[in-house]
Amino acid sequence: MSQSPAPDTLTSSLAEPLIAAEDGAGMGQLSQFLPYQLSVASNAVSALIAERYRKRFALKIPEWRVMAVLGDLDAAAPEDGPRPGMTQRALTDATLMDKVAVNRACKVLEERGLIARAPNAADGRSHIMVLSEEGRAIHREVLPLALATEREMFAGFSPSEEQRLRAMLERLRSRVDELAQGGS
Amino acid sequence: MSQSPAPDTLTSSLAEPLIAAEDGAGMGQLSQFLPYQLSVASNAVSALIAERYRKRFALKIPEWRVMAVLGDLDAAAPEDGPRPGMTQRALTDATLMDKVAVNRACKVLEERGLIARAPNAADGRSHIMVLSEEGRAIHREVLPLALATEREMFAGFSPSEEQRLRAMLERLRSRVDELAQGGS
DNA sequence: GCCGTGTGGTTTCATTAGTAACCACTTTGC
DNA sequence: GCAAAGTGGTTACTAATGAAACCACACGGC
Repeated sequence: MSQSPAPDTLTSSLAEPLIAAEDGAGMGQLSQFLPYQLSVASNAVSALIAERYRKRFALKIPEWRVMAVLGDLDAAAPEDGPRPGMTQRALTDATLMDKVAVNRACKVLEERGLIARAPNAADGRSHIMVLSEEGRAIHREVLPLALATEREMFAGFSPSEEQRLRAMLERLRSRVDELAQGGS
Repeated sequence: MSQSPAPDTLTSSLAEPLIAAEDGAGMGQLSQFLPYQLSVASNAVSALIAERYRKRFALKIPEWRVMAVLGDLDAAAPEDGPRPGMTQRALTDATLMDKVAVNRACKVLEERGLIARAPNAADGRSHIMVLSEEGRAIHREVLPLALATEREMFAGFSPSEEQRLRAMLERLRSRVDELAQGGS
């Protein structure tokens, strides 16, 4: 469990309080605390993904999430019809992100020309965000990267394990949401 | 609500580019993207825990992690001997946090009198962080809260499920670490 | 119509987290 | 012993996140 890390020369009768605690592996309770494990795993995953998006497309995660939702919507629409889009409000719902985060993401995406804002005839307060042609192109490129990364990460998981993991995360999330508002 | 998203030269009679995308539930690919699910679940869990620690003890998560490690160490030591402790360096290893984060956490903990810094005879650059009596008392209170919260969150999970989840998270993390440095 | 209230969006501000520079001390090679 | 290089810790700076204030328009009642 622990060894004395000090190649110390001191060996007085009285105790020196020092301890090893080598990393991650076998120590203490913290590493067995599930919220901790979850956080560590999630951070690692996010960091890797962020890295890749950034290197290839200069996209941050919030930006990519917006692209993902819009691109998904776009792909679902008939190729010859008008391009579909959605308001920032709808995007916040779809991504579970803060409305400020969505706004910022849209802003930079617009500046980069990946999305355009069309006026919303139905509500003058909002606009409709639509992927530009370039945005669609990037989405077509970035989506496979995302999926490939996902596959890489879960290379060691059987499909059923992966499915179980998804289900557990979903259950966990809804349970925690419950607790967060006072439910037991 | 009818409006073409296309830039200026739109017009005509066209379908409306609108949008449903109600929240979380059934939409698109994003919600099936595992890194996303992981991030959402982890954020929810962390938020709930942070809430509770903050309300009860005015501790933030990094601070609590330090307390947890030190407290764990302390509890493992014989009750009558000298109190054990560890350097900030060891704490960064044990918590997987940044050394700056550890330093900040230690600083506020010291200011609050929950830990003390003892000189390190073996290395003049560092000190040894040890829980104060009050720190030990808080740890004795906060640890049960942490464990209770964990149990609440996983109320719907069978022990074997919980175990499987832990194992998967651990596997995932090490796999991602691998990928992060270039391994395939 | 004209108000009061509500909501989408934006800006501003305070917190937080992470990076890079820095100092003090230690360790290693000569 | 002394210079060079490395490491623990700290500080300063910069980017990211979230909350609150705010504006413009929408909707309901009158």
